[in-house]
Amino acid sequence: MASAFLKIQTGETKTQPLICQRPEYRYMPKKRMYVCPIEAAMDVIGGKWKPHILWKIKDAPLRFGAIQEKLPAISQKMLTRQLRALEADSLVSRTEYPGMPPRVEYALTERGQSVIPILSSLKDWADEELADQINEHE
Amino acid sequence: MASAFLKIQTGETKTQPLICQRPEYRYMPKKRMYVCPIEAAMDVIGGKWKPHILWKIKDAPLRFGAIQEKLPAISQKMLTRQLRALEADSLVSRTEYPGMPPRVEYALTERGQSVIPILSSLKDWADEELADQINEHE
DNA sequence: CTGTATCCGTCACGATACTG
DNA sequence: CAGTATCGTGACGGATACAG
Repeated sequence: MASAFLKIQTGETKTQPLICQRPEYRYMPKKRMYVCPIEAAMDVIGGKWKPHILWKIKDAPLRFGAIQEKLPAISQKMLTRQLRALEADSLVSRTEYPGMPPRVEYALTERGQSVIPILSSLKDWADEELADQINEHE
Repeated sequence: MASAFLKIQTGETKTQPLICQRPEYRYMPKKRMYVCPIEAAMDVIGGKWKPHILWKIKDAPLRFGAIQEKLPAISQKMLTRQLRALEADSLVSRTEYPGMPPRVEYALTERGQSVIPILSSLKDWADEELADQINEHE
């Protein structure tokens, strides 16, 4: 009973159908119900890459490749996976432009826009309180 | 070069001496320099337990056992470790009252107080945007 | 260009037993 | 009461190869 606290839905999800059916979704965590709102928020905007991605596309929509250029350290797999997760949580929208070569643009949704102020305050807090641990120009 | 992005200091820390020498610190991550302030903030207040702990002691100092009572799902080990980490980052203070049985109280520092508004806004955002995924009375 | 598939390592976290 | 020690597991993330 104890360990059911955080990960309520680890196996197959019956009550909560997947928002997106593309294969990459197999790899997505299926935690979708929380007892704590902060935990839910952390899951949606937390992790190693999501804040970066949101931050990069906050001013203008970007194509897959463009995001990757701005985030040199991310692997294709992780970029894809994080974008899918953000899409499933309705923080970013994905627009496919048919043709050859393919073009896909990612943009913040309204909900996505609404997290930017939170990230900003997080950034401000860190700049103020953790200045000694941050080296932005490296 | 790529993977040096996040974990800059994984091995021995030379420039940043550990704040606390107690043995549990062996198990603490030694990431102490960041290129991104949000990442620094996430590291300091993120994770599975830190927001919970901060939230529980935000109104009044609590003893180790009291925190554990309020967080039934956490193991002793994790509570100890997270408290050490928060202490090292100066978000909580640890006050030992000698005697038998031992008593230790944990309280928010000033820096700790300063993260509460951020957690609040995170909570408000989730309550608003992720209401369908949250079941607070369970 | 925008992904998918597969293999693999590391680390956060959990369970349990033990201690001053 | 407030920890420590030890072992185990799975999720997260990285590297590389392949595909429409």
